[in-house]
Amino acid sequence: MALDRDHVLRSAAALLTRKSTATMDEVAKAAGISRATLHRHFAGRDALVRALEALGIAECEAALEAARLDEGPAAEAVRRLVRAIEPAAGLLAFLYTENQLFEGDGQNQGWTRIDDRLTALFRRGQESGEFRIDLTPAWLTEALYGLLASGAWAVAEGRVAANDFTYMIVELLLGGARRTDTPRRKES
Amino acid sequence: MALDRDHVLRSAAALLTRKSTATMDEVAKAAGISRATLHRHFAGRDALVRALEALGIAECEAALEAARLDEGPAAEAVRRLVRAIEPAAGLLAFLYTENQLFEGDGQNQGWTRIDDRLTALFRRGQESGEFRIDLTPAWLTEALYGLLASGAWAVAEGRVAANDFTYMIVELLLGGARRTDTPRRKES
DNA sequence: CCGCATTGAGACATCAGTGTCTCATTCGGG
DNA sequence: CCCGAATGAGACACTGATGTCTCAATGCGG
Repeated sequence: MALDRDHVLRSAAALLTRKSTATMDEVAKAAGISRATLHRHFAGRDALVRALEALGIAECEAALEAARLDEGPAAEAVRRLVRAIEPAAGLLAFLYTENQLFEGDGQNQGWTRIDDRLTALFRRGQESGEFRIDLTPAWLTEALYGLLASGAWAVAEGRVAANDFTYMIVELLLGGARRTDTPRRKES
Repeated sequence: MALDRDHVLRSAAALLTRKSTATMDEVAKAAGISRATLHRHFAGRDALVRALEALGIAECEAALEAARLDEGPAAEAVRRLVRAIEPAAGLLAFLYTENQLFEGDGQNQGWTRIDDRLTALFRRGQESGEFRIDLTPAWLTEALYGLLASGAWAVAEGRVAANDFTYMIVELLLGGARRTDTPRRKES
């Protein structure tokens, strides 16, 4: 039952990542169950989306833990973070755009906690002198979300190779497009 | 009439930018006309969205023209471009996410043209030695879209000051978060 | 083998949004 | 001033999705 629920949740995530307007029928079919059973797990579409949000938050926090944001150079922590969060990027992209709809009304405070930890990471990088100080931590956090979503879509549509996902995002976020005097090492 | 249509289109853009699921009623009300009149201008919701897409494409191409992408350093061209496209960023964000739904089926070829010109700009920067070559032009183009959308939302929700929009996007896209040995000039 | 629980299939009512229509009103140019 | 075009208000039918319900079939443990 609990396992079932998790399986349903994950296939729903996979489907809605691709087609964010998918029907309850489609979600049920994707999970290999009937619509009736789907309704037995999740009271309705809202409940499903909220469960997906909880899943996304949980995966984010797991990635935050796995990346050990406090250890070592902030840049390396960012790289570990993106690598850890990559499998959830599609779900994140879905939730990121979905959240643009719930304008104003109380957003899940789980996101706030995650935002805080990301912001703290970027601030740590600034205070250690690794990161420039003219880009606010809030903006860097927002940009990270945006790049994760763009990356997930670009990969989904074949415009970027799946293998390059982490590298492309991390390098752009940290190093930007401009070529610097001291070339950076290419690390896959 | 033609003026009317344009006014309707622009208020629809402004509304849908904020609430992408707004009803035809709401769109009509936002434009200060009745739903009947709205239907006289646009056959249906699809037609409205397609018209908005055309508007977005037109504004993008106008910005591409205004930015004179072929002139001067590619980095400066990017800066001019973002500055020129800033007013349309909200509409772009709407269309960008909207397009994730039209999965596969023929997307407007206007976007292809715009993509090509952006890609060409980044490639020019690479060939002139300004930009690094390990980030593909296709990814830089995608990332630009993502950052424009993130920026528009961040500004809309007050997480980033509207004045910083262009600077934040351009600096992150070109320079990244990492601090370089030779500090860059801050240009507002 | 039996009984209980879960499931799938489908019927059903409901609801929101849409698209079409009518009709009275308003507005502007001739 | 008057006529025609455009508009607003609203009624209407239709569609698609949703949520609820029933019932038969399946399956599993005792």
